[in-house]
Amino acid sequence: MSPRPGRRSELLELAVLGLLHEAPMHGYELRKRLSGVLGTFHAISYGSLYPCLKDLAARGWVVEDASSHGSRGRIVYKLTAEGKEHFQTLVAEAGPDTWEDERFGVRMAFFGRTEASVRLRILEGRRSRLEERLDALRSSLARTRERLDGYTLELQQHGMESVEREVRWLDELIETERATPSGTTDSGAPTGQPATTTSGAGNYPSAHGE
Amino acid sequence: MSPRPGRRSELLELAVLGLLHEAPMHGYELRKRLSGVLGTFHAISYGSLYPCLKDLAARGWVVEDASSHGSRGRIVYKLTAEGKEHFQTLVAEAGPDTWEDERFGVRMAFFGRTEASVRLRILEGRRSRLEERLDALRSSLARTRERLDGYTLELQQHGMESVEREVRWLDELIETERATPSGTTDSGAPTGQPATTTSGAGNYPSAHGE
DNA sequence: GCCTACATGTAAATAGTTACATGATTGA
DNA sequence: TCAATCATGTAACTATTTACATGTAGGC
Repeated sequence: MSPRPGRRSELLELAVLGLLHEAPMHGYELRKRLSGVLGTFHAISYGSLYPCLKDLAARGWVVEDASSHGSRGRIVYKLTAEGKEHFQTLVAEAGPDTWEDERFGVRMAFFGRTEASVRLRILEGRRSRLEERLDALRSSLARTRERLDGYTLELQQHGMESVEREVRWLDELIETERATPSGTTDSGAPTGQPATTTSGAGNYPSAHGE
Repeated sequence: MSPRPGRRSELLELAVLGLLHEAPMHGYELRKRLSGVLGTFHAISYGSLYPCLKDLAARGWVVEDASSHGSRGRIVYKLTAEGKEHFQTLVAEAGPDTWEDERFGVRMAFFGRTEASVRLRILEGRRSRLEERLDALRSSLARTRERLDGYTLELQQHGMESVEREVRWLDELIETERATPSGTTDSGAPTGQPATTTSGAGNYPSAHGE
């Protein structure tokens, strides 16, 4: 089980498989959609995407869909049965960073194709990750409050409020999720809103990098 | 002016210079403080930090402060006059990514040592960057709303609300900044809060990566 | 006919982390 | 004395972007 030369970041892999779960697509289109699913306007480069697609194909998780590549030289990829399985494995597996902003965002973006029990686990994991963050933030603020100038204080406060808001948002989602034993969705995406309340406070990969 | 082998990311450089502006410090301590200043709990590794310090020293922006490295083998760095100047250049310079989350956060964290006019420019730059983001988000939502399942919708909505909140927060900060011709702060950190309103909606590098 | 957007790909450069090596100091 | 934490450093590896190279299709 050598580390394979082609192995790319598990996040990109997950995002690509997730998008192809909806519909077959070629690389160029995939890249555009990827920005929406990955953090805020983080556009992935072709230099990452194409090698990743080749790799996924080599492992049998996607195949070139010969029938649909009409006129242009484009290559339409579609998910295989093994690919679907692998996608389920990936969303469900919980490493130490699974609850970080971008990771969480991608997973939630594919909730429509995720089992109810896994969804709940992800929401709860995210929530407790944020609680940890709040604790750290609070104690750091308590320690340094004196020395801080107005701007820094404003910044810290703003950050904390955002996290608090996201926690409240998650609480609502979790509650709705628990109340609805709608269960083991797989292929059929639940078109109804999970939370009927429009309140929706909090924030998601709102702010992120570069 | 060859690209110099030691050149590290301008963001880390800025953060380090900014922290040393407050007080001389050694690498180990610097690393701990860096997490607060860089996005949410993004701890930088020593493998990045120490080479960066060496590089800054080689350029004369920091020096090893021989007098203060008491007992241990630790090396205390302090900012030189040229270092201070370079810091001012860095905070003031506006590249195409200057307004992205992490970049903005670091700059705002050092507002206490930034000229009033530069502060205003940064806040306004950030604000218009967020407006662009909102436009993109809104049109993307308008285009795809039909096809979206409840979860994705909730996620998008949540993200948008967060950005909107940050815009309102910035509006307040900008207004206060304009109202107060307090001006060209340099060394003395303004201990008073810039915005007396506790409202503080919006969010900052709230969510971030890994 | 030509320009723009579509579409795929690769090599080299760049950025950053991990794993390791080393040693000093403090407190139980 | 032993473990934990403090403290610095580097080589190898991983990930990812940039810059380039190449060609197609559709609109003006």
